[in-house]
Amino acid sequence: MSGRPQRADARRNRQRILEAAFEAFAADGRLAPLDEIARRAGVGAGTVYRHFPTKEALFQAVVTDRIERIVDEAQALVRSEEPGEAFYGFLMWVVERAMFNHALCDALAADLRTLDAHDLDEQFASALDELLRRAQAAGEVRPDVDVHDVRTLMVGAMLMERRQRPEGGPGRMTALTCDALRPVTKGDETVPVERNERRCEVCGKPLTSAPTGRPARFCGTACRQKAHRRRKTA
Amino acid sequence: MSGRPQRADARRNRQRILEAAFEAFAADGRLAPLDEIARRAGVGAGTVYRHFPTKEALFQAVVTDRIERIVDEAQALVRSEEPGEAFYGFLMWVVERAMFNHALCDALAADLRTLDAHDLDEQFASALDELLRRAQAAGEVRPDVDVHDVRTLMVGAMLMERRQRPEGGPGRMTALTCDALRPVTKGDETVPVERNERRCEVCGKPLTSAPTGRPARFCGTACRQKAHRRRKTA
Amino acid sequence: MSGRPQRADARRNRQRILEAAFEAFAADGRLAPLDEIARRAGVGAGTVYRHFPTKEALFQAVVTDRIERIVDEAQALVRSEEPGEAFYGFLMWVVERAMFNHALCDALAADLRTLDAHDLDEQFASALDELLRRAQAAGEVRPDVDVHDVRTLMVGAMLMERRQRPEGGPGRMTALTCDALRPVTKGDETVPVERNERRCEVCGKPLTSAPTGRPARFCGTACRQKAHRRRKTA
Amino acid sequence: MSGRPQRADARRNRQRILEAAFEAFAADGRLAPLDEIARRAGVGAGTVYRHFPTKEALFQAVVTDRIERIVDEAQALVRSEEPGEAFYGFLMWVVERAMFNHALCDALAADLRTLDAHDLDEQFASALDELLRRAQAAGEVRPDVDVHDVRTLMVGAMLMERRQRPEGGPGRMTALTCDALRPVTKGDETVPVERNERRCEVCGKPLTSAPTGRPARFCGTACRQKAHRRRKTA
DNA sequence: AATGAATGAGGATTCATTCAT
DNA sequence: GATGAATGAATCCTCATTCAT
Repeated sequence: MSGRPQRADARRNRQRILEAAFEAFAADGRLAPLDEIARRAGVGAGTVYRHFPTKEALFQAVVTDRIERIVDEAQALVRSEEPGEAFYGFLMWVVERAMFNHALCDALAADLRTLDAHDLDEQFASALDELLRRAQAAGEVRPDVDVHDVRTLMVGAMLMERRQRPEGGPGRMTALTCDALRPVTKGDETVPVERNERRCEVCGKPLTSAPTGRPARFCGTACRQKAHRRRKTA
Repeated sequence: MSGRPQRADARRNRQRILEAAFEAFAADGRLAPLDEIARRAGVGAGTVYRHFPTKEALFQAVVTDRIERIVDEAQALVRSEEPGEAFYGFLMWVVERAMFNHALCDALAADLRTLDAHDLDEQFASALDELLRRAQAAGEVRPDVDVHDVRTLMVGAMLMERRQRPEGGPGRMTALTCDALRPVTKGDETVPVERNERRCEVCGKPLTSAPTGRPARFCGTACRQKAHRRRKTA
Repeated sequence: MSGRPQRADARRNRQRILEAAFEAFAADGRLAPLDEIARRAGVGAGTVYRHFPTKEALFQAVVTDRIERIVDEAQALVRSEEPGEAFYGFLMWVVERAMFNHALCDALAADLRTLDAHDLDEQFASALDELLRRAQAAGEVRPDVDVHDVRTLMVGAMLMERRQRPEGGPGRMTALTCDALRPVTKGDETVPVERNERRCEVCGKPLTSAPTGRPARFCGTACRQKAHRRRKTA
Repeated sequence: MSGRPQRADARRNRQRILEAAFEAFAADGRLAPLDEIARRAGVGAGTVYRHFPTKEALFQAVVTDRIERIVDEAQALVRSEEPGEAFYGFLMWVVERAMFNHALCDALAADLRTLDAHDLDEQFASALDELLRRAQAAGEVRPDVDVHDVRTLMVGAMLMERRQRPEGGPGRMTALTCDALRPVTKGDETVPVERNERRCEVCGKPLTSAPTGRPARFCGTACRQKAHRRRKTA
């Protein structure tokens, strides 16, 4: 297989290409022109193609590299003795890595499904799942969320942080997101009631879930009609 | 002033262009080719340029139009007698509008800053602020978030919903996001403690905020060093 | 659908593109660079793409146009009262059209299968078949060839003429090819014996066809061994 | 002089390059990428250039090698006691060699003119000429063809066989081509009339050749006009 | 006013050839 | 001598914008 190049200059070039690509993709995602990456790396376009068969392959190499580090961190934290701290700390750390990195955001948002790195995706999901379960068992995370929810919230937090640019300080949106995951307590007891029960799409009131049939979307006729009227105008 | 065109056929064309552009931009965002929009509208590309000086102007016209409707809704809800319902309902309604609309997501995410519609941005912010304040006054929303936070959370919810595609049912991520906004109660009292106080970026523990100086990022030397080590490896 | 452009300048450009493409493809086949065609036509590359969605489509348009004329000619000749003259005349005429036209050679050689013009292929085959059958019925063409043989011989004649460039006069190789198709006469009778019966691949002697089994390739053991030895050295 | 390389490994490399190039060029002709050849030979691209100054030189080396074997065979057959068998057998053998070899077809088709191997071309022509003359003397080949005709027919046969791919059995087009070369007999006598005398380009009738001046192309005014009309429409 | 044709600057990719290691 | 890395011109195709009709 191709593997890493043997010659020193080639290794150096490969590294410079990866760095240039990292910056370019971080700034502009997949839209970054390959020629520009080559220029920044100080090589010809052909050299980029010697190291990576397509632009997409380069993109994935860059992103996979970062994600591998993230998976490593997650796997290390699984053994933490403070599951809540490990879980929330991990979320914040990941968001910090990704929030100004367009490419990493895209990749994590895509569930890594678009990457050929299927194993990596599973490793990531599996490590995150472990972190989540342990934090839930410790009562630090509400029990009604699963790993998929968490991944999505993580992505959302990144994107929100990115939007936040200068103001508000980094991490504020992530902190808010974490709050959505904390369990509800009443007095000193954890309240088993799920906070994110289905709610009326119009007024947001909790819906009494019917045991059978199609799940309700509205709390009553009034809201259903309101929604219908809105739909026509919007 | 440019104003609206006078002739009936011109007005009709303008309308058809806006509709075609709405669909195209909703599906593909700014990437939708202008020729395709013209084709769908049944006009020539030149006609699009007669009505809108650049593709970007057309894009803005489309999203501005949608956002105007959203502002109208917000302004209407301000007069609601149930502030919490109005606030959360509005959030869910906006997300529902935008979650499958690439263009609208982008526009709302951009804070309308990229739009030339400065007035509109202020109107939107102002109406949302009013909704927020009333809901906070009614104890339905935690007091430590501002309108900017809410806008960002709203955008995050859209993007998360979009990512969620088939599973999980629509609205789940929005519901979780709303949970992040609900006040914390202890017994029957609302707890004044802010949940999203600054937390350690490593372990997530609350930080005792120093009254002056640069805000702390870590809970102590241990975490600061941990962060430093991570930075070098990641 | 696209059809022909309506505006005079567009029609003119389309025509100029087709002419430039005709010349370029005739000279270099599909290898002719599209930019060069555009330059020769005095238009930008984009204009070529306005008229033809891909380079291949342009190629096919050029070639299909020529082949349509050829099919017309064949269909006209089917009604000739001198079947032999019509058949051989057609062959020579086609070869003359194609012999210096790389593109047309390729297209005819490919059996038009590579063209999307499936109908055209059938029309061509069908008209040629009719010409052939009538010439065979008139005793002007040996009875043991079919339309597929004729197409191949036609292609071969083109390619041979192309090779012949200056010397020998145009048409000589085609005339020889036609000779391969003429019936053998003995005295005044047409000899029913097929001339292209299977022959030994080594010495060319006619093979006595065994009534069953796999057809023989050699006239005897000597030739089979000779072939075997050759195979090893070549 | 360049000569052959001296070191054993260099000689071995040269051989492996030639073999890899043979296969690649046979399959794809000159289009085969040089890097691919180097890879198949298990050497670097630079090594190829050490042995052959350009890709074209490598191409010529490969085909020259094959053609040398063909010349050897021809020279051996000149001494055959059955001139007809030798001649036709040689044709078939050459075609069999070349019909699935893109490179060899091209090279033979090019009259070896494009090769720098001028001597080789003359040797080939000379040996083939000898075979032809002997076969003609034995009455096995019509007397009105020369060595140049035969070379061209040989090339045509290759190209036709290539086109024929699965159907018709290998050798059919070659057999037909050979038929074009066989003499015409009337009763038991060979008819001196040349079959491929110049014929009218329109109707295919034999032309009475004028003893002087430019050779006629048509049998009469009618056909000349028909040709003229065709030229305008085609 | 509308049309849709034309433009031409990019952008991804390939490959013969050169040259530092 | 060998290697294989680097080069960069060439090629196909897209699309925002302009402009003749």
